[in-house]
Amino acid sequence: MIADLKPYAQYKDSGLPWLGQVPAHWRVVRNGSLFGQRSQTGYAELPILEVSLKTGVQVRSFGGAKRKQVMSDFGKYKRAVKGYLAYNTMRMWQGALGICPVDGLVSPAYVVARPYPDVEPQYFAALFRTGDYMAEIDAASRGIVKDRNRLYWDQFKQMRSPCPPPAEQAAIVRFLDWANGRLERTIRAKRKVIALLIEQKRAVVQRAVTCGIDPTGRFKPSGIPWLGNIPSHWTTARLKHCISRIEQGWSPQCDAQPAGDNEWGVLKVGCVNKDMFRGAQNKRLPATLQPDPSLEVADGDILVSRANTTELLGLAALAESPRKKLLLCDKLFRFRALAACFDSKYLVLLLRSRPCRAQIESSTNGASSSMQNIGQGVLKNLWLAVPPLPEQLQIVQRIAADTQPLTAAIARLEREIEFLREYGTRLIAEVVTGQLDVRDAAARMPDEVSADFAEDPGDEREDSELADEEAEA
DNA sequence: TCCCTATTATGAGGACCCGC
DNA sequence: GCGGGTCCTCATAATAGGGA
Repeated sequence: MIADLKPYAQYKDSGLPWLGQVPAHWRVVRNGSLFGQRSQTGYAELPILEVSLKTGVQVRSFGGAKRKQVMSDFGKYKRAVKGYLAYNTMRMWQGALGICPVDGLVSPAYVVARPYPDVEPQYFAALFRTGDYMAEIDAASRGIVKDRNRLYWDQFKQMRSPCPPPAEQAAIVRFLDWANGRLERTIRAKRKVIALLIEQKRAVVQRAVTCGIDPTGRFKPSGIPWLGNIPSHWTTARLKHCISRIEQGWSPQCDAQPAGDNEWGVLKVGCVNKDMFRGAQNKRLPATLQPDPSLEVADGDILVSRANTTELLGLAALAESPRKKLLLCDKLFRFRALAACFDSKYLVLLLRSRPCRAQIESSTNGASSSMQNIGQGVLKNLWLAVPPLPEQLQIVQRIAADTQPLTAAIARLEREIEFLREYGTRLIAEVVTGQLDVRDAAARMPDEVSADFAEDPGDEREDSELADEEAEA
């Protein structure tokens, strides 16, 4: 249905440089003729609403540990009636606006506007959040620095907007609800498939590093409870017997910007992440400080983050061809695999596998809820299953071969999601500015179309079906 | 009362520092 | 050298208060 959309038959100049041409039967009007400002106070019993960049207007939740800053005197809060437009004057240039889902109260710093008769507020909310309109809002906002830019009502009411006939506004809202719902369902289905593929990759690695490449071979008890059975020709060893000395780096006060070519930089913990090694995560070492060349990160170094949030704590990565002149920071452990025991790539895969991660995560320290630590002892005393070296190389190759299609599929799906998001943004902009005529499409839509049908349990079933189709593809 | 600027609260992430 | 705690930055979403 979306592919069938066509431009309108006739256009005229809108008189607005950012808008260009609009359908010949649309008007271009000032916002002051669409909305009237409302500043009603003294309704302390109503729920508090918040205006978010991401979610628009919603009832503020006071649950959980999240901070909720609230003025002590609700009497100053403004009443916002269901269906009214509310925007955050300080963030309007970023799209902080929405239509009130229920009667409530908003901060005195917000603007509340009542739509006049024959104005469909959802149409204008979509229009105000398009990139071109937000640029106009930015230009009309005032403040000492960009981050303090505010859009006052006097400026807002002078701004001009395209205005389709009322029935057409409703048709556009109806169409966008339907189109956004389809896009979101498709994206959810793709995200489910990505999660399955990631799980499948983990399973491939875990199977390989615990069972080897011959699952029909003979097994023996490893003697280590969490390790279970291992192939009968494998041995076990603590990590400290298989690696060089563990080193920690240096944390000088660095410049804010990354190091340039031929400058010394300090490699930060962010270099080790879920995507393995990101050598670009560095800060410039001030010229007044003397680098210790022995701390330079070299090809083949195994890096482990010793302090981070739980998800990234203890993650290992292999420094492969890092740029020159990068010093190790003090939140990274560094060691090298002893050539007689482990292939470096195999050891990193092993340390990132679920059983090892579970052992590391169960040994974390740290009082801070967001920052956890592990000591060298945790790593040194980690028990590992050790296959013969030739088999390690075979396992690395097998894992690479088995996970390559999964990695490629994940990358493809992520690209598709990005494309769908861009497509959705472009579609909204083209529809609300009259570049595409959706009247016929809206008239042919099923009756049950609703903006919040994402919550419909029936959708879950459709999501699963879509996800199954994706997975099969 | 409105306009405008300054300041605050909170979580996440992580850089930096210090005691043992 | 090592381990772990503190504090900083950033993003977001406001509130506070002075002056016209």
